[in-house]
Amino acid sequence: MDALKIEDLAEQVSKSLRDMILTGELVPGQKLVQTALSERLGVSRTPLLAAFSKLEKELLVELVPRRGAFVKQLSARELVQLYEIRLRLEPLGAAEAARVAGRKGMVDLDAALSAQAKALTGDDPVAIRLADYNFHMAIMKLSGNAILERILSSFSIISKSNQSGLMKSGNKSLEEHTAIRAAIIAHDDQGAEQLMAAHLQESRNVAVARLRQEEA
Amino acid sequence: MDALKIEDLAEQVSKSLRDMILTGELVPGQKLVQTALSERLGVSRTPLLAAFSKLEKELLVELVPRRGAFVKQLSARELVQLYEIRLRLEPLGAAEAARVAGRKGMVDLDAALSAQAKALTGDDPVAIRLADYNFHMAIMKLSGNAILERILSSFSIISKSNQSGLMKSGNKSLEEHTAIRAAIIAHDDQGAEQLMAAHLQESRNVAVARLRQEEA
DNA sequence: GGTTTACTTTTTGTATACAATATTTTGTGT
DNA sequence: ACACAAAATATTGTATACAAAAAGTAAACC
Repeated sequence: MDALKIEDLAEQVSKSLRDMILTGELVPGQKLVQTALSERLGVSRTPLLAAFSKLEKELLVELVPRRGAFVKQLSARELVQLYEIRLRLEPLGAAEAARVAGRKGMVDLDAALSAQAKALTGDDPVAIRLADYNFHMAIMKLSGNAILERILSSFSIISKSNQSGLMKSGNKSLEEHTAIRAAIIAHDDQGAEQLMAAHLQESRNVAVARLRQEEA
Repeated sequence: MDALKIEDLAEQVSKSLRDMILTGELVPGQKLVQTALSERLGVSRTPLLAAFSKLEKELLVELVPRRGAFVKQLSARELVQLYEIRLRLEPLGAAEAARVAGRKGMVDLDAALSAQAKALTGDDPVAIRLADYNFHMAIMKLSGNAILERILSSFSIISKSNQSGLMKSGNKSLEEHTAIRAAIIAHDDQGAEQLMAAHLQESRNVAVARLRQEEA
């Protein structure tokens, strides 16, 4: 069985840190002191260092030589750039998902969607963000493009961009997600692509507006 | 001065390994034995491990727990997926480059172009591939979208995809590059975007054909 | 002869130790 | 009291050491 693959500590640590960053337990700009973290996670500094290297590539951590590791703070400009990229890649994923969608994958997608609906009944912003992230990633997974999935997940692009308060109202998001799901089920690749693009475009515009404001 | 930043060993090692892989010195599938490599590069295994972690994120290395590190072999399917992604991201970069192109950036672009012309007079495939890579990356850099530049370079997407013999004839490539450059200079963002898309589309088609053939 | 099993060697994964560099604190002079 | 310098402390980067797992090898068995 391939699914039950053993994870090395570096990967586990990497996951823990990613969670801590995405849930806001570790805040942007914060220094990641090796000794403190290794003690907290119960591992030595060696796997921690490997994890830092991974997370640096994911734009979650910034590695400054001889100064240490810091939780990366995305600038308004970078946020816009991130959205430009999402705007190109996620519609591609949605279209591919619509082409190949079968019974199997839909289960995960539907699960993600109902989880989002449930999260919206509560008021935990972290849970809401996570639900949104899971829905988007479920589509990318469905697309069958492993590299696409990896770029988007690996860079934590989705979570990170939402973290900055750019996420639209939960109910509107849910509506749009529902529409995207419908297009995918109907194998309407162009529809899925366009709906996804529209879904992201608004957030991008907010990001751009914020950048303008900051520049002024 | 920020430009003269000190690089830690992990980053240097990472660079060396990347070069070795992209030049073909280390071939896909080959196992990367830690002791041998650390001795060869004159460093201990610690920075080597960090470098492996980085390169894994770049799709250049595959890390199998308890088995070691291997030079990643891209499947025909992954190659197509890579092209789908390039096809979305590089036209974006070309369009943005055309919008912001100024005198400063053009120098680098022109340098990359003449370097390519020069490389084509020789018959070193590695040099030709590198020149192609440099031209594409010069545009991404010109675009000002640092994240885009980072995704494309970091994943070594361009080199890797060309490595598989999908690169079109050198002269045709040079012609198309020249046209793209012209569009960028003219601030013709739509033109640049379309030319870049067309430039990549052909290679993608070859990749798709190869996948079909392999499947049959 | 080929296959399994036990043993040896290699290689990985992790922890720890140590030197070099930053940071903080303390002290001194103005 | 403030600014600056010097020592003390903390933290990083790297090497090395050691245990656990995998790979390789040789011997015994069918």
